[in-house]
Amino acid sequence: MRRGSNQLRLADFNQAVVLDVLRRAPGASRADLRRESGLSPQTISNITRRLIDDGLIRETEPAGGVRGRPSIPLVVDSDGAFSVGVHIDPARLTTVLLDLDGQVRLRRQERTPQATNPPEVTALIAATADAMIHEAGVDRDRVLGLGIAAPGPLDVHAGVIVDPPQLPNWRNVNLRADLSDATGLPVLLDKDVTAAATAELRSSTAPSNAFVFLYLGSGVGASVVVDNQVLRGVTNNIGEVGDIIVDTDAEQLEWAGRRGGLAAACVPEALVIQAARLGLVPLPDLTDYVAIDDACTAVCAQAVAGNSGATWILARAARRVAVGLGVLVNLLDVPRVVLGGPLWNRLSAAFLPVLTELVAEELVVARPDLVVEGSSVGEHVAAQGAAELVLDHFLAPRAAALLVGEA
Amino acid sequence: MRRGSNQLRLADFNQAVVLDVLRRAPGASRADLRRESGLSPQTISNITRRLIDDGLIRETEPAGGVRGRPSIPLVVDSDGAFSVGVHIDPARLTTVLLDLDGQVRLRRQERTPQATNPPEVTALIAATADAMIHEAGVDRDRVLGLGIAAPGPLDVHAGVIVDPPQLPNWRNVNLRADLSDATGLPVLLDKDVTAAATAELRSSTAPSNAFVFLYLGSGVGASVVVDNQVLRGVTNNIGEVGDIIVDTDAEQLEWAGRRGGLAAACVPEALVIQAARLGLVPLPDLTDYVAIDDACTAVCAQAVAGNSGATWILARAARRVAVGLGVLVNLLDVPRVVLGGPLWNRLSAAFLPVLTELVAEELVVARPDLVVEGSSVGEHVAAQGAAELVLDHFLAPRAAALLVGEA
DNA sequence: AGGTTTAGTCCATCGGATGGAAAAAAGGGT
DNA sequence: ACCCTTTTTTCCATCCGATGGACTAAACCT
Repeated sequence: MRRGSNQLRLADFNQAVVLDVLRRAPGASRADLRRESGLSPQTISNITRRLIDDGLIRETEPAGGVRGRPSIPLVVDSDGAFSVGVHIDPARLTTVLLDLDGQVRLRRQERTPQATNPPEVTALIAATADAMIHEAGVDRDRVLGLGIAAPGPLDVHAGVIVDPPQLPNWRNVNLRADLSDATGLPVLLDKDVTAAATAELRSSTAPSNAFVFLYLGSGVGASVVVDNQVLRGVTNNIGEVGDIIVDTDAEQLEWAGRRGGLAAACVPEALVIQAARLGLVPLPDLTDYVAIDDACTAVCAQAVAGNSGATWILARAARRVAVGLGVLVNLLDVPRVVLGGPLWNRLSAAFLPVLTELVAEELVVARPDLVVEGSSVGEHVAAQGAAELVLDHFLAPRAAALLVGEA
Repeated sequence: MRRGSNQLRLADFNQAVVLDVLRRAPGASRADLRRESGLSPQTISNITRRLIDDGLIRETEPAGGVRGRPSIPLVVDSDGAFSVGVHIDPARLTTVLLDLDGQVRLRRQERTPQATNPPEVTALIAATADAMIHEAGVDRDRVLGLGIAAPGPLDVHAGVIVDPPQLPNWRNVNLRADLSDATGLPVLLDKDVTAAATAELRSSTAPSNAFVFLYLGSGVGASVVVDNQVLRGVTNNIGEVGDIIVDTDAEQLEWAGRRGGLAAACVPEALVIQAARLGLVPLPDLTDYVAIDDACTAVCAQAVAGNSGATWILARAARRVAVGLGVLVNLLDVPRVVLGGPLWNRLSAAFLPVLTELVAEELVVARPDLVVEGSSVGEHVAAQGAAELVLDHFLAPRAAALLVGEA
């Protein structure tokens, strides 16, 4: 259903554009905004006045040194708006408080309670969010909302976690309603990979506005950014890449995943099973994701320490992941691949030095500009992304926001 | 680079929205347009007056029968604009003349001259386009442009065919400049799969605005439609899916493609090699794509006639294609898969009855609404899509058109 | 001090969307 | 036959946001 647009939307959109430019380029002057946005000086003048009145941006001290009247640098008022982002990973629960400037004000991480009921975790999340808002001394009216990043499948429209394979107790949990009741904040639920890509898109200074984000956590997922937009798919469940075949000669693991699939190549569960076969670590309880995570940490540490078995496992994993990334780059025609997620900083030492070349070998269309890199955000990328999603939802220019009609 | 918008763009955009609605729903009244677009009656009145003055739409006879003033049905004036679409396939050269209503006025298909020089083919295309415009008695001023669908890799920005593996002589051919000089028309070059998806998007009445299009021709490619937009990728070379592994136990073919890859599973070359191994057809000259195409036609005919070897080959191909489609659906989260291209109507008898179920078995997230279907456009889908791309380029509402700034 | 350069604002205007009133064109009811 | 209702479409005045041009402001340069 294509809908038209009108002037009121236009004004909001342009205001969002200006704020967005300023979030990406702090200290830009009105003249810079004019150049960047293509709007007239007068329009910029009006919009910045409104934004200053709303407390979302402020002027800073002019710096001289150049001919002409010195420009007045504008910056996002970091106290202008906040959001809380939560990442529910089977092994770790991460919460961040983000300000409008994109800075993480506070961060907390704890182990995800295993084998408990969702209500307990919901209550824990709500309490944590409240405590962080209070601890940071933030005006509650300035908190735009609570973002939740969770593994799929989700029903984002309804705000429900449907049936994540790695969170066995979480079936049809109405997270949005529960958390909204508990905190009084608007709640946004989205997939972990979508959130991660959003955080990466925001914080990266790379010129490319298109990339594939490979999320490595207790599971593996991908998301796609094209033209500064994070693709979501029709039901917001984009990125199920675990079943992509990456090794035709892979061994069968005692594991539910597909033989030779990407998940079997790089998920902690699979890596730990492979390591246990070589006797590197004892096989942990495969229903305890914290135990799996710890065992995986041990294997990665062995590789760093020079253990040949562990090194071999990770080198093979890198080759397999490269095949999967090749599929994505070939299909989606993007020049950049970003890897991140809770598992990434344990794998990056083994992966990063070799991955660019391995992926390049997979490409059908040669791509000398190909970049494969680690996330610039870090381990808490999904939680930060969940918070970014909230800010973006209220503040970012979306073409859809230009169209008149429904909610 | 995010840019703002202004009122002039707004007017153009709304005009495009109205025309677009009318192209999808012929006979809609001004009141219908108001409901569909969300714009005010007055705005619709103004826009429709402009469109009528421009000869792009016209009023038809009101039909009574309901209370109230009868609405005046508006239809796209099929003589209001035209475009020519050309599909360069290694085996077939297809040209269509499309009117604004989306109807194919004329269509021609010939075998692609093998082992000739691009200048000859360019001259042939220009002559064909001219002849068709003349034959149809179309006012040349109403021809918006010439669209070319070609296999990748392309440099769409420059209008250059870079180095298609199946068109050995076509390296760095500046198709846009050559054809623009020869015909005096604006020329739009785009990838065959992108064009095909565009045609499908336009002609399909299905409610879903998101699907994956699997293009089966002399090669295999995919394109993705999300939210009524055809994804293009950063360099317009989206959809290289031939190397996706779809069978871990596939045999090695005497062929350049990847063992077990999607191309090896369903491309005419690979099918013919498989059939020749079983003695079903003599192995043709593998540099002559017309010969390969004919041999492939023979194999498909044998399957229809009940030959068990040919049937087995196509059934295996269907299973392999389903694995590839599963990868795409899992990754992109779309509820619909459309198959088309020059090869499709030879394969559909073997593929369609089984493909939906085979793909469903591949999905990580169950999707009861999954639809796998053949293109509603037919064999000339890429040529028609190339023509549609021209119409869309000049007439369709694109969010990007709302933004001020560069060309 | 005056010229130059760049930044930002004031004012009048323009273009486009809109709400309300009105006109138009039918059917339904008495 | 007449009036009322319903629905479509247009006219008019108005509103709102963007814009161009003139103007002010504040630096550096010579």
